[in-house]
Parts: sequence; C-alpha cells; structure tokens
Amino acid sequence: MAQQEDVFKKIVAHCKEYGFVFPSSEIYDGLGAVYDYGQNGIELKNNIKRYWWDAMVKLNENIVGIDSSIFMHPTIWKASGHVDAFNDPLIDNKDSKKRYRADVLIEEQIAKYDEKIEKEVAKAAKKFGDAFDKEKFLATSVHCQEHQAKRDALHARYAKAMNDNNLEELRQIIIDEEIACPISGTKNWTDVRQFNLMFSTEMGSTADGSMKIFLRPETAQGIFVNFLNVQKTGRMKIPFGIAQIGKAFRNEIVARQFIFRMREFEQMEMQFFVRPGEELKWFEYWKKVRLNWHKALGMGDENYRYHDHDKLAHYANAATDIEFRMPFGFKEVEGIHSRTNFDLSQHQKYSGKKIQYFDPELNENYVPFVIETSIGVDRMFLSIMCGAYTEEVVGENDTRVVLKLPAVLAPVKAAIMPLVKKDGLPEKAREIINTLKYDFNVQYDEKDSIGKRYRRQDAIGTPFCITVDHQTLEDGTVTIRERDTMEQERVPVADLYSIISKKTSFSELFKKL
RNA sequence: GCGAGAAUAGCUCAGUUGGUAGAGCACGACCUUGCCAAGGUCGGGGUCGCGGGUUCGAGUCCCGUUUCUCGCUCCA
Repeated sequence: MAQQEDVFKKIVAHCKEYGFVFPSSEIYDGLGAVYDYGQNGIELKNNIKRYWWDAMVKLNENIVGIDSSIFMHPTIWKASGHVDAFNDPLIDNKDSKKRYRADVLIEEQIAKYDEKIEKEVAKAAKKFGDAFDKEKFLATSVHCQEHQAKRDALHARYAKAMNDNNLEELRQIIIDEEIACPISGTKNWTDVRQFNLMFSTEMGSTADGSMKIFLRPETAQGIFVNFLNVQKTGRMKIPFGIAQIGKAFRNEIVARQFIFRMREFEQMEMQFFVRPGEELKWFEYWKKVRLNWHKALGMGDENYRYHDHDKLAHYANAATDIEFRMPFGFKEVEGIHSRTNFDLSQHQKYSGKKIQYFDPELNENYVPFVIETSIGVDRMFLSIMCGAYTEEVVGENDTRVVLKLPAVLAPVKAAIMPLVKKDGLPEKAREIINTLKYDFNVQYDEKDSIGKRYRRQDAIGTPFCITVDHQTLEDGTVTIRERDTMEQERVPVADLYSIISKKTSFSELFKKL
C-alpha cells in the first residue's frame, strides 16, 4: 500500500514536471482542490473529450449534443432537489472526531422523549390491564405530562432554529439537552456549520436588483430543461439521447487526492430518454456499451469493474459505477444511473410547462424515463495517467519513465528529429514536419543526444519518434521508433502518414467498438 | 472540519550549537559526438511557502497562517 501511494506521488509529480497538471494559482500559494491543465494535459484532455463526444454523437444517429449555460434559473435547483439535499447543518465531536448532522441529533433527542412516554404507557397498561385507558392516562400522568411538555418545548425550539437557520441555537440545543456523542460519550462539540455544496453568485449589477444564482453542481439539469427544445427542433424520436460536456462546481467539504475530487470539474454526460417500463433494459444496455468504450482504449480489462449501488439517490431506481484501478484502489470514473422520470416530472411541476412526449406507436403521452451516463473528465484523465505511467528497467542503473498512453489520446503523436543538427538534417526534418503538421500534433527536437530525446518523448507518451539521418538525404527513408517496444524500423518518408494515422486516429478505434 | 507530518532552484535533496544559501539532475548558449539518459566550456535561476515575534543577527527557535500528504469524516 505504501508503495502504491508512492507511485501516486510520482504520478502527481510527473504531471507537474511534464506540463500535464499544475496546482491553480500556484505563485499565490495555490487554491485548494483547483488545478490547471498544462500544455500536454490539455491535449490529452481534449482527446479524451473527443473520443467520448464522437463515440456518442457521431456514432449514434439518435444522440445529439448541446452546450447549456453554467448559469441557470435558481428554481431549477429547487426542482432538482439540490437546494435541499446540499444544505446540511453539521457538527463534529472533538473527541471521537465523528461528524453528525445537527438536525438528526436533535430529532433523535425528540424521539427519546416519545420513547419515555411510550414506556410509561406500557408500564401503566401492564399494571391496569384491560381497564387501561390510554387517553385518560396521558392526560393525568404527571410523568407523561412532564415528558410531553419538554418534548413540545424542544420541538418548538428546534423548529424555530431550523426555520431561522440559526446554527448557534442548534448547537445550544445540543448542549442544553446534554446530547452526547454515541461513540465517545462526551459532549465536546464544535460549532455547527452549514455546508452548502453549491457555489452561489449574484446576477444583476445593483444590490436590490440582483438575484442569487448557483453555479451548476451537475450538467445534467441543462439537458433536462432543454428536453423539449431538442426533441422538437431535432424531431427526435424516443429512444434518443442528449450529450453534453461542461464544467460543474461543488464546494466539497474535503476535496483531495489530486484531480480526483475537485471543486471545479468537468463532466461528460448523456441523458438517454426511453419509454416508461423500458428503463432497466436500457440501463443494462448502456452499462455494457460504456464499459466497452473504456476497455477499447487497451488499458487492461482487469483494471475496470462495475460497482452497483445499494443506496440509491432520491431520483434513481438503479445505479452502477464503472471503476478503474487507481494506485489508491478501485475508484469511480463513470456513473450509469436510471433516473426514472424524476427530473422531467419535477421540472414539469416547478415550471408549470407540460414536459411530455407523444409516442405515435403507443398513441399516448408520457414523461420519458432517463438513463444517465456521466463521466468525470478529470477522473478519466487521472485514470489514464495512472494506467499509463510505467517505470522500466533498461540496462544496468538505468530506468526509463514511459507514459504508455493509448496512441489516440497521446498529446503528441510523433516527434521528428535530426540525428545531428548539421549537414542539412534539421532542414530535412522540418520539411517532413511541414507535411505532417496538418493532420497530427508533431514536435521538433534537436537538443541533446538522440537517446535523451527519445526519453523525453517517452515521458509525455509520444507513440512515434522519427529520426532523420544522412541516409534520409540519399534515399528518402527515415527510422521510426515505437514507444513501447523501442524498436526501430526504416521506412520511406511517404509512408509516415499512413503509419501514424493507423495507430492514432479515432476511426480505427471506433471500428472496433 | 479534526489529528499527525511536511514546505529550501523546474525536480530530488544538503544546510552543523542561530552568523546575510549549496549539490546533482533539469534549463540556456557555444564546441564535440551521434540511434536509446549522464562529453567539454560558460551561463541563467531561490527575499529558504507567507506574516509576526525572540535576537546584534533567523532557512535554523517561538506563535499564527496558507498549501500539500496521510488518517478520520464527508461524498448524487
């Protein structure tokens, strides 16, 4: 385990050293859980996004894309449930280090008074037998009256505090009621803190004319609120899907593990609309399709697995994660959720607009059910980096660091280098670059020994190194070195396009899907 | 958010009982070599995370703070 954490550290360092990922605002000491993508990182990330987008939108005639705004009408988040679910008053016990929801602790305390009353009732019932009159007992028992009064007082106080959003009062209630931590048994509590997982900002320039709006915590809602627009203008027939790639924001309490959990992150989501009753069939379909898409990259089938959810979110009736083996364990990369018709129904209710589909085959109107596939782009990026990072022992006292990236995702497809920087070799190399640069991201390098240059390309995962030597000038051939095997082959310059293209183009990969 | 640890050049790290910063690699220029790192010469780069305090003097001691790592916690 310690060794695996070590590997993870190396990967993080490698990301920074070779221009993949930098901490945000680094010269100002950084900003927690926010990261920037560097010159190589952005290429890799764009390639991941293109692999997904094309696999969804280009390969499926019944899936189309959109790009909705990050700012949305605030009521959307009430309809989606985010306003309620993302707001919990939390309190920590300093001794056990356990965190609790303050409202739940108090509600449990209220329930205890109810239990006490129940106990009194049970005791009396046993004593009086058939003659027992519960109503009468409750009205006359001093104990019960006492408990009831305390219970009602507490409930009223609690309800007011919640209503006023008074966090200090919530804490005071916990102290006054002498509520103890079930684990440590102590009453050593921190302040109650509210965690709103949604970022908010003001829209409108004047204080009284402004409106509090949220930065979206998921991109999905932008698809749901555009359901009618897309369905009608695109003449889409169920089943069909809407895909979107975009940024989302969550003010995570604890955001760690590098780019695995960030406050600003990017999602690739596809919402697939189906007939009610057919959702589980399509859920199974997309589970398979999505896993195959991941495996097609060739990162090793054994590094992927499903993880079915036992505890389902409020909107779902089935959910699975696709997990990838990271150095710190199997972790979620993609989620596939059967979201029922919860979202569209909620928007129908809150907006007052009818959001339905007329199914000509069934001759009826209905609110479609939704299967969602949702990938965190940054997590996918991390999984690819983790899977690709390799240290190889080559010869004595020599290791090479290779990023065995899938060639389609590699930031640079080929490096073209003159064996020496004289005798017209640099000019020849540039000439070759000029024929390839329109189709591929290529790099020129003439600094240092050829071996060192190969290693530099290995470190950023470039699949091909093409070397121009003196023989090139004579017969128009170059050597092409393959990253993983380090084997070289002499080929005509004219063949370079097809060799590189075969390994690095998406179309070859898509044909296998 | 709690607890523990860490922070010195792009990277990995030295820096003695406090006395105004070093190495290797990397980077740049030139020379040399040329098919798998580590040839030669010269050079650029750090107010030692930040802010206070103690001291004649702080990278070094004290306090605070930020960021990161690990554990707990949380996780639609």
